[in-house]
Amino acid sequence: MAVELKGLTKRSENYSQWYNELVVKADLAEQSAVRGCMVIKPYGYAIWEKMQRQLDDMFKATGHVNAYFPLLIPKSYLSREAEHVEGFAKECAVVTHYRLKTSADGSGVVVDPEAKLEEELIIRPTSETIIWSTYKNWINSYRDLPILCNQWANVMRWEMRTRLFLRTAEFLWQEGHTAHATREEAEAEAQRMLHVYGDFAENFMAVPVVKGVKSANERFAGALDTYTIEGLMQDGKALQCGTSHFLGQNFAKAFDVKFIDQNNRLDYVWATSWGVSTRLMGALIMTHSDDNGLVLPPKLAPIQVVIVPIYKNADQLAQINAKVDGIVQRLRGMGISVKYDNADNKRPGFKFADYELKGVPVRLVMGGRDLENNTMEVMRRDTLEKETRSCDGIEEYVRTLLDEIQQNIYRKALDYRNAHIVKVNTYDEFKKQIEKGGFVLAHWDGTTATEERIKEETKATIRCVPFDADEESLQPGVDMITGKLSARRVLMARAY
RNA sequence: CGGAAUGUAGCGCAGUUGGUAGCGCACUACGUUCGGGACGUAGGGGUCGGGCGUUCGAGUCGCCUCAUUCCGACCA
Repeated sequence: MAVELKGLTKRSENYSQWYNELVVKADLAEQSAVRGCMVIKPYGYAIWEKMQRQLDDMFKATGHVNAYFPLLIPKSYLSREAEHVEGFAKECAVVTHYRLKTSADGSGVVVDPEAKLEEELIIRPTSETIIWSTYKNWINSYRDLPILCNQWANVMRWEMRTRLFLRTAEFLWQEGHTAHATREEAEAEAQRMLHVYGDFAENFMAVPVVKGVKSANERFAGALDTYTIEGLMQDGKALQCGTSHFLGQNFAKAFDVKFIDQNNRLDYVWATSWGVSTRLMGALIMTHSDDNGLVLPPKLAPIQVVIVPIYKNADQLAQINAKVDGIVQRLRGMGISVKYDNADNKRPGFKFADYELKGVPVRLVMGGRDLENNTMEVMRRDTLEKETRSCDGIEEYVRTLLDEIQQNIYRKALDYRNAHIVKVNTYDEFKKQIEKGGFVLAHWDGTTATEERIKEETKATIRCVPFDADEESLQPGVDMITGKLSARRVLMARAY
């Protein structure tokens, strides 16, 4: 039985249901009429925009520039790289015609059979193929390299089952596509961008992540190596938050992109690609939210401070308005985004609950009592603690409080994550631990066969081979199933 | 594509052995309220997913069909 708690179904009953309800009630997104697609509502989009801006700054700071490539990809492009087509073919939407006409009985429109395309067009599931067919024209010599492009775009993957933000048929993302003269430079680029993602997740989203490299089985279709950041959600499932791929010369060979190096030798170009998507919104929601709703990190909250007046009459409201106005101006002067909600069609209690649901980090309240005492009530969303403080210097206090909240929710998420990483040595232990959720560090013999068996029997997958590991995890051991030699422990979990 | 379920007001749902459709929220107006999701009064809103059949009569029974959701399968 579902328990209603402050308008939300209690988390413990069914996490998925709770998550969906939260996304809808907090006004972030909703299911659209088109199967598997999502409407991102203004409030949800405002958060995404803040993420975008921050990421974009970080890309620019690492020397990247933005560009835009077409939505539609000729079908033949997709089949150039064998593994790539294998990986994406099953989930592509295809454009076959370019015209509609009025139906014979006049009741609507039908596809005009006369307007069949010579070659079908694929709605991009990712842009490697169209971009590498373009890079071919841009590159002749080592002097044209590196190319460090990023694009903000939508892509479409016809998923069988979707979930708001986590897996939707159409989603928004950025995809970086770089071209390099040497293998070393491309590998370094792929790693560098993964660390940019890690930095963003931890310092802006306040989501702790494990950085590492994917197993062959979990690799991007067409890549030589896939690096990943893996987060742990509050229900104990892992979420892949972003990936960066070292593509080797695969795409250069498939699209015949060669350059002349400094020694006048012809060689194929080295490539990387990397992306994060609106799935990050899901990570944000599932990492910090509590039973009152969303908890947003101050650095990404569209509204960082909300001020609610409590008044008995118009006269009192006017006094509060006058008093609050200066505070609003000073906070904004500090670069803090403030909403003063003195709308009189909602009662204060409703506003409190609503802004908590939406994850606003700090709430200030001024009522009749405060007006007399020159005070305000300060509530912090992360701990829900309230205190009454003098209005004098409250702006400075709020600024430090926002920083403190940013750190606190990261620390809380990190403690949770660390408390849910365990080492196991036997398959029995492993099965038990996986049932409980969380990350498991175990020995693996490195074969895809063993990996597949684990997946089949426990639904757990190898999330990554972590870059950073403690001494014990780096010791060799034996595979928990086959008993074969294992160089080190790898990170496993059930995942979204 | 397999297994299960559900389609009734914007949303969530009830609707008895077949008798002509209702509740909560939301919405509109007015009033009283306002320090943790207010209350009263009045009001508006429906081809009961669609089609065919049984019947004097179908939201209810039968058949067909469409759609959605959940569980699997699929999924950097």
